[in-house]
Amino acid sequence: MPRAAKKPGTARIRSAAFRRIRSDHQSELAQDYVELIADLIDEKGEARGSDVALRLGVANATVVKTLKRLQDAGLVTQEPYRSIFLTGDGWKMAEDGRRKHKIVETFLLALGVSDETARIDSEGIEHHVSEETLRAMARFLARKMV
Amino acid sequence: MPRAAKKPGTARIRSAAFRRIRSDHQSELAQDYVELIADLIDEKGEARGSDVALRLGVANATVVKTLKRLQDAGLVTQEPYRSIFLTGDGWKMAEDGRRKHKIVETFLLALGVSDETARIDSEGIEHHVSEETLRAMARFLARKMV
DNA sequence: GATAAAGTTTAGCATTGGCTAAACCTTTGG
DNA sequence: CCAAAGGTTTAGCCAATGCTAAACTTTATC
Repeated sequence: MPRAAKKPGTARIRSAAFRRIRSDHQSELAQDYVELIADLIDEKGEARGSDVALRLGVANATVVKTLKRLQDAGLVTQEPYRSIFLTGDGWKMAEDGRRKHKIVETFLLALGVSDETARIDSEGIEHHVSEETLRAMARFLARKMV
Repeated sequence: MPRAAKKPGTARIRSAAFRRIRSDHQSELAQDYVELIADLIDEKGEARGSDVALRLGVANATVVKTLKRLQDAGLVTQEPYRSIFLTGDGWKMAEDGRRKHKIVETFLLALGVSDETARIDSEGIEHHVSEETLRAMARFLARKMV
């Protein structure tokens, strides 16, 4: 089989996208956790590990382990057998997640997607939209509102 | 601290979204691989492990290991030191990925996002859009074209 | 066609994110 | 105020995805 000529440069650029996806995945979980913890605190006054586990659909033990990492990362604080708190950085991350989430979800609804789908898809998409795309979505919403 | 009343039902439904995201992640990598392999075959006539590694921005060894899993999953065939082929299922998956990718990317461009961003974001988003959202995007494009 | 260069695979390790079962605290009822 | 019930954490397992360094093939060169 003939080996086609290399196109250097393209590959490097392309791989950047995949690289970003991989690093996104890293922070994605963290973002989901802090966002959920923030929601729980706002809704019920406190966030307990088991609530997080329930909403995430994951075992308690998994939450414990992950929270330990998030604590090391300086996003949450927690003492054994007590409920979970967010640090300043944790709140910042949660707010950012909520902001993106809201834009994406509202955008999908405006696009004519059902509530259910908007909720589910926005959960997945929120971690993969750049600020530029968010701005474009916001622009679309603003235009539509007029 | 007062324990707020439980709202059963909501949590179960919510967790479905996260569950889907987790299972999406499983197939995401597979989809990226087969899509890339399909592209390489179309572009250069063959797909070699090292090209995949280069484009994905990952070590050769990682690709070898992953391809083994994809082979077990019946998506690709391969012999040592030879290039990679897609099975029928592999092609099907690749085509499906390309289809979604194209819709999302075109949609983002139509939304006024730059080429660069459309390319990068669509790579991340394509795995998280439901068929319903894809239909909505296609509808938007059709409307816009008129 | 032997040997050096280039490319590919194997070996072995680390981290993340899941799980279950067992051990451990807290809370509550009597 | 103590024992049982209930919630939380630890221990120990697994699979996926990444890496580097070493071993092995293939290809190219002379």
